[in-house]
Amino acid sequence: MIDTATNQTSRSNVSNVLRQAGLRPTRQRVSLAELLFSKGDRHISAELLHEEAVGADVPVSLATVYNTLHQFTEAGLLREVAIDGTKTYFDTNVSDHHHFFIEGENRVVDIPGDGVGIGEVPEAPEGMEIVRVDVIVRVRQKS
Amino acid sequence: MIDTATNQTSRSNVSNVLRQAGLRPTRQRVSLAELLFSKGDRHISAELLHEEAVGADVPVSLATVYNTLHQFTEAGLLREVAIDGTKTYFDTNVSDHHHFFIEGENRVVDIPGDGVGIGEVPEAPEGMEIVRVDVIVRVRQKS
DNA sequence: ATTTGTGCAAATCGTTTGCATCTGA
DNA sequence: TCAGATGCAAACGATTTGCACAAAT
Repeated sequence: MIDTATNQTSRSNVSNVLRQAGLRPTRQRVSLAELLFSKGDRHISAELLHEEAVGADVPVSLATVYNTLHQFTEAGLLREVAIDGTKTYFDTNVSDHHHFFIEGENRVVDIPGDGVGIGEVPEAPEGMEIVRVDVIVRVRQKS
Repeated sequence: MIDTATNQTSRSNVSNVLRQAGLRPTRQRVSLAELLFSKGDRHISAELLHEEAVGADVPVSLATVYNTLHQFTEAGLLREVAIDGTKTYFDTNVSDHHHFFIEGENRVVDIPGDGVGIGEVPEAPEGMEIVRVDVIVRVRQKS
């Protein structure tokens, strides 16, 4: 895995994506992108991604993780999920979908399939346009 | 307005509500409750309420504002609206409804009437039950 | 060579907490 | 009286920022 040659293909794919997003494919960005996008859909906090990176022999500073997450978000590679309170989650699934938030565990999960549709999207107020509709279904362990 | 006699009625109404909620009607709580509930539906942050109180000759500490907002929330007098990570908003409208979030202005507005219905509420995952469904329609100034 | 990114530590912001002091019943 | 409430300042956790150094084109 650490062998550069065997990683050639995967790394250069990532590199191209970054380049197309106008971001220099630096070591850190490439590694973080691989962590983010090689495991299916994820909802991850900066802190957690940082730990993962460090654990994977990719020592990155937390500041860089934050920078990178925001840059990826601007580039449309990630979506910020504002759920609640303290932590910010980044969603690797950029398509139109909604979320369960598991209270107590503080976990975010995609709502599968087309589980929800908003019946009628309301009119935006005077002179406003809708940017996005977020639906968060808060769930808890059944008692 | 500062005359105690003329405020008798309004203040004692608030007092009773607080008492019924199991909260001592202290000076600060009564005053904050009046600020909160005498102007129709509001979406207010702790900081803003604090400024308002101080401006209205009700010097309260910020810590007490936080305490009070949380106590009111537990008592069902307020609802916490999680929009955006950083700030927490408290909604004086406790009934079932959803919100516009005005980006750029960072303002929260109730969605009027029955503007939205969630088409189909999705099944909660295995062993989970739905606590609440939040719909946030993010809007911005039309360009 | 120039531009852009990175790491560190300090700074910031909203919120919470510990504790001594006050207050309402 | 005395449990419960308040105020202050210090503590906190997540995120951001400033700046010297390093890496990418």
